[in-house]
Amino acid sequence: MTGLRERKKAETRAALGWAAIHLTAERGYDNVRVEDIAEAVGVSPRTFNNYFSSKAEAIASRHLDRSLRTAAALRERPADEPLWVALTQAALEQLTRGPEVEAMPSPGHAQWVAGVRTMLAEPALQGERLRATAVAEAELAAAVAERTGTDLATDMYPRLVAAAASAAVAVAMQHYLDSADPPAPIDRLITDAFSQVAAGLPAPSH
Amino acid sequence: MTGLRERKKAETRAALGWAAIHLTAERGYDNVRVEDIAEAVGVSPRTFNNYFSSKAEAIASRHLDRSLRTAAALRERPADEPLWVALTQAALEQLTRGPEVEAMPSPGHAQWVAGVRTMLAEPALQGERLRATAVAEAELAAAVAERTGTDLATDMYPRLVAAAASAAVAVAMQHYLDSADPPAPIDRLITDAFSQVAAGLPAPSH
DNA sequence: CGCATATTTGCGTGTCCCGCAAATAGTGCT
DNA sequence: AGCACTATTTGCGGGACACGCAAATATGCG
Repeated sequence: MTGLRERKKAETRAALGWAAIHLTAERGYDNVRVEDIAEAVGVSPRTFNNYFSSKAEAIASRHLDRSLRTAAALRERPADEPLWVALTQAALEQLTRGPEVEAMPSPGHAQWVAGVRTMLAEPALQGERLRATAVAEAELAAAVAERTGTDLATDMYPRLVAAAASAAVAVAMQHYLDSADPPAPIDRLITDAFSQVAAGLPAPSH
Repeated sequence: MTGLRERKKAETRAALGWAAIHLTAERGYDNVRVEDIAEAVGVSPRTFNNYFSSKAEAIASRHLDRSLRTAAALRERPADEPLWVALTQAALEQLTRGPEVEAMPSPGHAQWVAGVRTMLAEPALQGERLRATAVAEAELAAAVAERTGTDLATDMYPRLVAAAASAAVAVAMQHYLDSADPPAPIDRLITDAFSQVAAGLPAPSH
C-alpha cells in the first residue's frame, strides 16, 4: 500500500532533485550550496544528505529515474516484438513526457536551455550522470536477458545490448543538444541511432 | 623538446596516480587521505591538487591515459584495414602491457585483485572512471571520423562507433573481472565483444 | 652566473558529507 | 481516541577536501 509516509518521502526526494536542477541551471553549479537546495524545499540541510549522498547525485537523480524507466518500459513491450524494435520504442517512450525542458514556462526558455547546457558541461556532474546511466544499464541488461533467454552470468550478450542501447540514446541526445538551430527531431535521431547500431555500424562505403 | 621540466612533471603525475591506486586498493578508498598519497610520493598535499582536482580523478588517471591510447592506436592502424578490425586491434594493443595488475609482484596477487575489485565498486570512483571513458571516447570518435571520412558535426556515426567500441571493451572487462576462477582470456572476450557489436547484436535464435 | 619563468609550498577559508543522539511524526493495535 | 512503536527529521560536531593567494624554490636560457 502507498502510505502517507512513502508518498511524502518520494515527494521530498523529487522536490530536492528538482530544486537542485533548477538552482544549478540558473546560478551555476558552485553558486548553489546544499543549504540553498534544502531551504528551497523547506527542509533541513542535514535531511538533504539523508536523501542524497552528494549534491551531484541529487542533480542526476531525475536522469536516473528516467533511465530506469526505460528498462521497465522494455519489460512492458509485447514479447513477440523483435528485440531492437522493442528497445527503440522503450527508449522513445521516455521522451513523450519529454526531458525536464518541457516543464519550463516558455518565457525564459532560452535561458533555461542555456543553463542546462552549462550544467551538463560541469565535470562534477558528468561523472554522476554517467554513473546513473550505468546503474540503469544494469537493469536494462537484466530485462534484455529475460527477454532473449540469455544468461547475465555467462553471456556478454545482454550487457552488450544494454550498453549499445544506452550509447545510442546518449549519442542521439548529445547530437540533439549540440546541433544548431533547427535540430532534427529527437525521435528521428533516436530511431536513426538505434537502426545504425542494429545494423552493426558498417563503415560507410566510399 | 622534452625538457627536464616536462618529464619531471609527467613522472610526478604518474607517481601520484599510481600511489593513489595502490593505497586505495590495499586500504580502501576512504582510509586513504590525500595527505597519504602526497606523502607516498614525497610532495606536499597542496601539490597533489595542482595535478588532480580530486582524489577520484587521480585514481582514474591511469584509466584515462590507457583509454586515450586506444584512440592514438587507432590512428596508427593501416588505413586500408577494415574499421572494425582496426578498432579491435587498437583495443587489444592496450592490453599487451596489461592492466595495472601486471606490475604487481605475484606474492600478494590475490589480495591485489581483490583490492582492485573493491576499488572499482566504490561509487565515488565509478563516476570519475566513466567520465574518463567519455573523454577518451570523444578522442576515439574524432579518430573514427577521420578514418571513415565522416563529419563529427553532422553525423552521429563516428560517435556511435566510438561509444559502441568503448562499450565493448567495458563489457568485456567487466565480464572478465566478474567471472569466476578460470576466466576466458581477456583477448578472446574483447575480440568476441567487438564481433558481436559489429554484427549488430542480433537476438539469438531460439 | 644571474635573470625570467614555472612549479611547489604553506596557509586560510568555505563547503561538504556523515555519525550520533534527541526530537518529531506517521502507523497500527486495542 | 489513546498509546506504544518505528521511521524520519533535525542539530551539532568533526574530519576531510578543494582551491585561491602569495611567498619560496627550482629550472631554463642568454
